[in-house]
Amino acid sequence: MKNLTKRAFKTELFEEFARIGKALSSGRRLELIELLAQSERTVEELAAETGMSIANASQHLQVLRSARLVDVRRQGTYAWYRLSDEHVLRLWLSLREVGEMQLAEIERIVEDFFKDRKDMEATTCEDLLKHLKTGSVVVLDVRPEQEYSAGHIRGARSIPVNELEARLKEIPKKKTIVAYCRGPYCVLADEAVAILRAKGFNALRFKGGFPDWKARGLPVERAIPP
Amino acid sequence: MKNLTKRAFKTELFEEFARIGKALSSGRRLELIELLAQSERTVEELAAETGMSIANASQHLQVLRSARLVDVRRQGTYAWYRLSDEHVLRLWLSLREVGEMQLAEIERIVEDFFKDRKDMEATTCEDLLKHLKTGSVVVLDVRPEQEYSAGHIRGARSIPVNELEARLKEIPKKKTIVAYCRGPYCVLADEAVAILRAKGFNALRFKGGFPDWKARGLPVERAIPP
DNA sequence: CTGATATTCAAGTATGTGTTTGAATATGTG
DNA sequence: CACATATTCAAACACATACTTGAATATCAG
Repeated sequence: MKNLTKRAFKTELFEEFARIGKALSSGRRLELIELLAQSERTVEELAAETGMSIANASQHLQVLRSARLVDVRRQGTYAWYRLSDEHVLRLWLSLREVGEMQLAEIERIVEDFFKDRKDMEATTCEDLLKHLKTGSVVVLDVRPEQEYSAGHIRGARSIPVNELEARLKEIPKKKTIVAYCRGPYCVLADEAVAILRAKGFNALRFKGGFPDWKARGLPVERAIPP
Repeated sequence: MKNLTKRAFKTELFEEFARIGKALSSGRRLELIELLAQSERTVEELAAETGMSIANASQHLQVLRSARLVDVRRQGTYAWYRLSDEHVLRLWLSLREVGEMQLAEIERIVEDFFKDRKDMEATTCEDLLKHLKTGSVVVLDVRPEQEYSAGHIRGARSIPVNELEARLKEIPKKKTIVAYCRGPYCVLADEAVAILRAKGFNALRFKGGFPDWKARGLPVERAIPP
């Protein structure tokens, strides 16, 4: 009898944990998590950025919500979704790391898509932190401004990549420029570096993204309090 | 066209990561991971410990294997399964942490089962490390010996809980005894502490288990090299 | 109140997953 | 070689999940 209840306990307990696994078992939902790791967003925005129908995005968000990975805040007719806890970001980064380490397919897919990245040097967290301290580089956040406002690397300037060409004069020609965006699978920083180099700047891409930086407990800043 | 391939890239990439999520989406598979976090095991052992049929356990192990979360080593007619990387352990601990933080149901299930735990003090990693350094406690690994051999807290002694009553004379009466087992959902250390206290020892349970200790990079030892 | 908008709900269909059962492999033993 | 054992495979079933469509809510502006 004790064994029976022990089995029931374990089954029930692990089935609960599996709710989180189930929430992570869809590529679409992982994409939503990756976006929400940048800043909170409405259903409409999330649907548009992931190419899903709104009803489908809403449904996926509710799966995430029932696993308590995301929270909603309602304002007027909008529902603003966000990750419910910083542990959720760590969980996603941890999953991403396992994927990068173990699944050869991921490396192949990424290399296929970013054909030019191989010969584009990138900076690590440690490097960047060191350079930031000495003030020897300019760090550029090239994500949309909303995401910058929601949180960015301390000391970084916001120039969204689509405004970059028009705002080149704000950038000092003599310093090294380090551009960052959402993370390793985001093209924004690559585009920014390409533009900057074409104009004669000495530009580098930061390997990670803002969420990676934040999850390591490195210094961040935000325009609007949470 | 660029947008189309960008969408295809993201869909494909996140679908790959979702393979790992899918592997984590079953309570049964999480239970297998929890067991494999202790030491490598055969299909038979895993099936017996989780109460699954052998065919079913084998099938779940193959799901884990195709997501590269576990590896097999074949020896004779036995297949020894183990976690394929230390990152997998971290991923599981990260998922566990999110569950414990976010899912109220988990707390309820655990409290229901461990009714007596409330009034049983437990030691944290930090405490235990401090005590280990000063030698003021005896640390007891009460898991089956095989798991102890595969790796244990440095300085711990192995006395499997089912041998404990017979081996009480090996334990100094005057020191505090800290017992640990597989983790917070394992009963072995609770049982050991109950036995020890009944015999007049001053005994405590360590809150985590060996995997938690190891994942924090704290000092470990192993009898048999990997 | 009416109309517009953002989101959610509900139903339906196609597809995928978990488990059991019994057979098939593959390795080691006498 | 024949046999025992550990594991895997294949088929069949019940059940769950993803996506689409169209309707239902809910909030705000006029």
